Amino acid sequence: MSTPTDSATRLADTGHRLTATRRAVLDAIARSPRPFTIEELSARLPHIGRATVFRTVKLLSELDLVCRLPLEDGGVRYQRAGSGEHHHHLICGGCGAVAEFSDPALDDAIERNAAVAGFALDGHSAELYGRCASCRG
Amino acid sequence: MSTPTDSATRLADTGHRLTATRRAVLDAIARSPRPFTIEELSARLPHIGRATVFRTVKLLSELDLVCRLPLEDGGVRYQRAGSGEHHHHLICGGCGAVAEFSDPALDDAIERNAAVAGFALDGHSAELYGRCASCRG
DNA sequence: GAGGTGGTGATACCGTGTGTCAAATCCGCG
DNA sequence: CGCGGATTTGACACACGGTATCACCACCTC
Repeated sequence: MSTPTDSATRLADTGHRLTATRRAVLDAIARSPRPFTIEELSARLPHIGRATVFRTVKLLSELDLVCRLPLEDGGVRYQRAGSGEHHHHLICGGCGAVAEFSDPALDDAIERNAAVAGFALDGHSAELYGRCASCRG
Repeated sequence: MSTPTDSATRLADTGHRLTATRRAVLDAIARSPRPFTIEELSARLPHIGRATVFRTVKLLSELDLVCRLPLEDGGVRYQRAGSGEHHHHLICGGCGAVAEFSDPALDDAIERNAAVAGFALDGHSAELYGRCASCRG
């Protein structure tokens, strides 16, 4: 799980400044037990502008420190990245919990289909929607 | 490939009315050689309200007559469904072309991962982004 | 401490889409 | 044909997620 310290290092290593504002955003994210919206995050950081929160989260997601989660209903939430590795998400429509997984078979299938169609793949998205174990029943 | 006639039948069969307005939207969609945005479609139907175009396209996508295509840059386009079957999309970032494919191996991988995580799956999205054969080079 | 780079805040704005509500249309029935 | 209830439509306002602009500020280097 990435910590604020890891994130700080990562920012510095990629030529970005670790400002007080960014530290505050990182802390707020670290303290989020569940996936959050920008509005929620912004509400917890009243002295920081909304645009800055958007910019910071965007930056963090480009650095793979934060994952963007497109929800089934069209909404969007964000979550601290559990690992720097490539992965996909299982999103529970009941409680909003998110499980990460990675599966070479899935990635293979994606690459194979791109190749068959003659596409040079440069990215993909794959989100799974359902109900987690504790929300079923 | 679904035709306006198929669509008409499909609408009627699902208890919806085939009004002149809907016919006009269906025709406009049928005449779109490429994926279109609602704004583009709406511009070609000046006598039809924007909200109605949204509503009609939403209805058609619920009936699987039209596919919604989330783009890599966050935009959205729509396209006539090539088949009623479950499928995924390969979207070319160069020319905007869209190829459909379906692959049981991919769907199996998705189901397997949901099962492993104890999720009851009720839907998923999978979009592949890249460059088509003629846009590479 | 001067100057350049990068970061921030305020604000306006855009794109995609929904809610509301009155008016128009549609369709079956007598 | 005309009536009446259900659907659909248009206009408009609004919500949400996100970006553009731009002046100002902070930090780093010399």
